[in-house]
Amino acid sequence: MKQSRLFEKTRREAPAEGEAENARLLTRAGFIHKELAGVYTFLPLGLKVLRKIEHIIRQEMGALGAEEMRLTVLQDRGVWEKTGRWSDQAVDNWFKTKVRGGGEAGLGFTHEEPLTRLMTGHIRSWRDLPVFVYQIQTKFRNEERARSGLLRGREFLMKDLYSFCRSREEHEEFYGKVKQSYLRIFDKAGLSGKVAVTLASGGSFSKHSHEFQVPAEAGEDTIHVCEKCGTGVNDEIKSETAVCPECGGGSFKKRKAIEVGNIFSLGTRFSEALGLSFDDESGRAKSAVMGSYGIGVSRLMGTVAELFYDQKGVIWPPALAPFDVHLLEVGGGAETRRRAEEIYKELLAHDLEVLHDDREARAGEKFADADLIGVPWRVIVGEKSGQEGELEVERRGEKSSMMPLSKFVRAAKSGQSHV
RNA sequence: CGGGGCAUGGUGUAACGGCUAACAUACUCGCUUUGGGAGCGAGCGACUCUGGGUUCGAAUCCCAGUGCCCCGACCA
Repeated sequence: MKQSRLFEKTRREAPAEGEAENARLLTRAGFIHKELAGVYTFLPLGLKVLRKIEHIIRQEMGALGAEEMRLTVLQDRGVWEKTGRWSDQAVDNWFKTKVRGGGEAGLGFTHEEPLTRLMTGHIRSWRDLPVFVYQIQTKFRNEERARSGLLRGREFLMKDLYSFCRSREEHEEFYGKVKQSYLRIFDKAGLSGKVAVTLASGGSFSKHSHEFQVPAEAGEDTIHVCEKCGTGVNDEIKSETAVCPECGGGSFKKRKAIEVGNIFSLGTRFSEALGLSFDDESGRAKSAVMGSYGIGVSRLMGTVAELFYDQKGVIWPPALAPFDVHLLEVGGGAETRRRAEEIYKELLAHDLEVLHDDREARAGEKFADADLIGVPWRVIVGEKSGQEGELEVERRGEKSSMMPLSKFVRAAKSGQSHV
């Protein structure tokens, strides 16, 4: 990609004070644009980051044996009434809209109801189970108060996975697998060692759920992190949990945290309410045992921005960066242009995603923009960048060094995540 | 849903109730410059959120609305 053709531009001025750090950084660097409170447009650079996250998620969902589908955003009132979740008393963050010809539709904030009803037409026998399906879709929640940039929006991108099992045991086994899978996803997304698996309240249909919490000041949740093993306990259930559920340790550190994912055991609450039953081996009707598992994709992007930055801008983990390499052509001159073009083509040929700053701008501006955009690897081409065959390479935020192209390609590819 | 704050060119800000609403940045043109947001010059760009009111006179004071931000409550 040639930077001269990138439609978005970085901004010299940050958005006004008071905005969340992730929103300020990502707006300045041209990744997102706020359309309304809690509603963001993802510009080309931002969309690339979302796609990287989605790619990591799809790989892991595939490994779990889950199939991707896409449910509707518009929700039929009737199915939600059957589970008692249509009324604004039960769920206060519905977006609802009138339908011509009479009636109302809701904009989906989750999809247990329509999916469970859909499954009643597909699941008849124990042979049809288990079923694991997921989607990556825009969700709508009419929050009382949108805030914190991408961390809590009224419209946001979410991955939601649902499981339908024959028994409690089968469900528990899958639930455990998802827990491991989620940790791998967050590791790959650059949050290795930063996620606390946290015990939280489970709602009316199971005692507990698990949340994936990233300790950060910008977080809205309060968790207690076991000092021995790092497991978390959500503040909402801390009173009933004196010792760590994982290791039995008794001392905790209180932290604010961002919830990047959660997994729920739903039991038969929805399958019973909506008549999702199957015949078991002995011909007896049983309700499917369900689970739901979410990851806030856009929130994850905001979380990463909130965690990894310096005064100059974001520093993306390699797997999420919009490009693998930022190629900076500095100093002008026909020879520099020729070399930059040559290197650009070589890097592309090695299957790297390259943003080539070919603009007619001064070096200082290019470096400043590159810092802001935060691509992890940078190759600088100019009069001082050495001989043919060698590249001047620098990691975001570090000093540059010279290395042969082949060596650089290996280093840059090690962390990439191709979409 | 309670409490507080803010609303002025694209962006960030300034302006005592009183001249043609100022500055920076961005953008356009010219000259100079060219490895860490260069310099000079000339331009373009604002019904000062909306609607009322007070006043000879309102960006400025008052009322209402809307929007945005923050704190708290809420949050599958």
